Amino acid sequence: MPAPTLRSLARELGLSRTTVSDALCGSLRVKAATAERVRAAAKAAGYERNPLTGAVMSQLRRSRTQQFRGVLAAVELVEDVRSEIAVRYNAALLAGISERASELGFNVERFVVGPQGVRIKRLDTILHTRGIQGVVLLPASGFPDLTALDWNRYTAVYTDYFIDHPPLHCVCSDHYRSMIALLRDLHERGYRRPGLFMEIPLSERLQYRWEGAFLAVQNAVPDIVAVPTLRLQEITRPSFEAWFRKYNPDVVIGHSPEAVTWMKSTGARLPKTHGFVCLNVLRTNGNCATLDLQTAELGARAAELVVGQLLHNELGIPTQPSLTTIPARLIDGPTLRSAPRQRNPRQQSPSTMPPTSNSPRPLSLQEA
Amino acid sequence: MPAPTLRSLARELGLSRTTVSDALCGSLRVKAATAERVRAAAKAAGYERNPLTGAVMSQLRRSRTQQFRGVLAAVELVEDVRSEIAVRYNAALLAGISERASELGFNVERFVVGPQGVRIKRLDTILHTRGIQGVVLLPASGFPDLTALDWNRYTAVYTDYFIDHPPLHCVCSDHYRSMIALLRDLHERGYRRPGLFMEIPLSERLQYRWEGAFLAVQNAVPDIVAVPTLRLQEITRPSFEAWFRKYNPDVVIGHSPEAVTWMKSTGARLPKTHGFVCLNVLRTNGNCATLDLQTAELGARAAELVVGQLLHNELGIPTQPSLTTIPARLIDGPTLRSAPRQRNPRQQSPSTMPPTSNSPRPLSLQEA
DNA sequence: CCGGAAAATTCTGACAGTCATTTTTTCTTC
DNA sequence: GAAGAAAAAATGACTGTCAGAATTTTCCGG
Repeated sequence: MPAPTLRSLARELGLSRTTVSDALCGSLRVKAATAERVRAAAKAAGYERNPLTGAVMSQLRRSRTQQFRGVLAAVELVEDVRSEIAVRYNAALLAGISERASELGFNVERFVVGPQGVRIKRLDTILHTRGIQGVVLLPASGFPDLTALDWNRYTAVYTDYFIDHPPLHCVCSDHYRSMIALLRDLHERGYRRPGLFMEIPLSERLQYRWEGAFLAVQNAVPDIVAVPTLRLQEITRPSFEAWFRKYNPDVVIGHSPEAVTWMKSTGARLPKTHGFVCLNVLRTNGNCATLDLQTAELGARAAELVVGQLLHNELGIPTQPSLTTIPARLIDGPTLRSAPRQRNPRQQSPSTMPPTSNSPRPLSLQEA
Repeated sequence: MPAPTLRSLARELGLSRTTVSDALCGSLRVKAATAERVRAAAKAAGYERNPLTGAVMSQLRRSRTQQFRGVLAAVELVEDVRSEIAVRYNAALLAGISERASELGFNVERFVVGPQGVRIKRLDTILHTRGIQGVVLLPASGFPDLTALDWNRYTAVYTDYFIDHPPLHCVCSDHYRSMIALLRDLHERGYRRPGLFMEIPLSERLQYRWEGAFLAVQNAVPDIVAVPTLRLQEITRPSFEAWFRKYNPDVVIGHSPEAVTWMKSTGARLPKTHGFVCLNVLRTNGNCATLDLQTAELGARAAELVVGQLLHNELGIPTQPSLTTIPARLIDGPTLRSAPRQRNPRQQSPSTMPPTSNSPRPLSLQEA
């Protein structure tokens, strides 16, 4: 006996193939009793849907007919006044989301939740009535709580390190790896006393990823001199200058570009005697070396993730939330000296610094 | 204008869809002149055959009864003898890949590249002739180089931290976040002198992620006493015991479960006086607390990623490689004492340890 | 109880590439 | 020029899905 198909099952039941398909997929278009009857018959006949054909057909049908598949909600939670940086960051993210979503056939609409916008409960209603199922949550200050939404109706991605209420897939820049790569680059340029300054609240928010990578490299690479990190609730000029004078790092890494001025005021001359790298391009004005956190690409990945899940009809909270990251890109600037000329590009820093992603030197152990 | 299809092309040429299909596949049933005409028209119209649909149809037509499926290649690069742990790790990964792939309509076939298997060039041929387009690369020792494959034909994911030859999307356990969460858990259980031992080659391979997180927490949390990490090319009993005696950590974290014996031999009584956590469940025999790296889930995510790209007909090397991670899960065991009873579960460790993913305490700053 | 609108439910058609089978065309030979 | 063979091209059936159309049922005022 040949394996039962959707059509043979439909014939047997006196229904159309579509009704059977819908019933098995749990579509609400089918009467509950019919759906039950179909499911029973399918089970009895040992019917198994072919997932690959299903996926192919779904794609096919969609790409052929509709040019516009739906709307994604970009949700911003604004509790109080936000910094200009945060506003610019979210705007860049939104641009990336919109562009990729558009390529995938989705429009993006922005919703603001909080005192200046709607309440969460109201958002739930709006999304529901508009039939919006895909949601991209933009970074919010603090740990946002969105458990009030009826998550069975949505599939969502959070564009920041993590969210626990509820635990969703996240997309974020890879601060850890970016710091490792940055330190390697600085090492190649000859810097040996890198110094990091960081505001504690920001550091905690990122689970110390900048610091963790920095400390690990200080600890692991013999010819790097360990300058203590300047950690404060808020970085001020006097505290920075005291730290800078005391430890004299040859390159300073941190978020505030004002540090360039402060360094100069203590006699440093950039890039001749000292270097500086800002950790976020959005804080700079193109006048210093900095990291591009690839915001638009992050938005694009987030859009892809949401759309991917939508197309597979996967709603609700994921069983195992994942974190997708993209490394930052170093933008060179007048606050860094360039790497010394090298006879053989592979040998200029004789492997005191272990390889990062740009190095082909093989490492040793297997994952363990 | 919609994308050209086999049928639209056939109409345009005044031929049947089969003839066009045969012509494009180089079948000898078609007259040479006709085939040439078809190829020219296809090129002019920008026709692109959908290979996945082709595979579905082919198998469908061939075997009426069988449930047909696509095929993913799970490629293992084995250069020399591998540790038993590595073998078990890859096997677990493969199981996760196979299960999820099966749900998505794909079978998984394992290929071994290296002295004990085929050469890379040969793999390229095999995959091509078999029509396999989806590839999951299992973790290889060192930095594998697979640039010899013709990547325009495949879409692939690497199941380890990163690969640069070529740069592919990666799926991996989140060692950094797992360590942060582990330390938080240990803190809640009252441990204040955590100590870490680690073999340098492994640490470098993971870009110091275990160490980085460990150092960051030591550095940031005031009431944690900073025990220096034991870093050696290879951890030996004498070196461990010397380190353990000297610094007396109240909980030890590392990869070798033998450390439990070593600790006991210096007079420690677990879990009464000291604790131990192994960093990889595959190294244990269920007799100590350990981290489950969620290998099967990692495999599942990898399979999802590859299949997703296959369905979208996205072949080749991604423009922006991403890293997808999943946090490990702590498996409790007889080498750890439990958290003290608490009147109010929210207050037992008065916020000296900043929140990780299990804590709702809000943090402060916006992404910056 | 009827007309008619609205809602609920089900059905239809088209979609893609393949291949065994069938039909049409061309060629060969007597 | 007809029979037969060979070459070339066409047909039909196959999978599951989705938008939209068709059908049935429900509801409500008069």
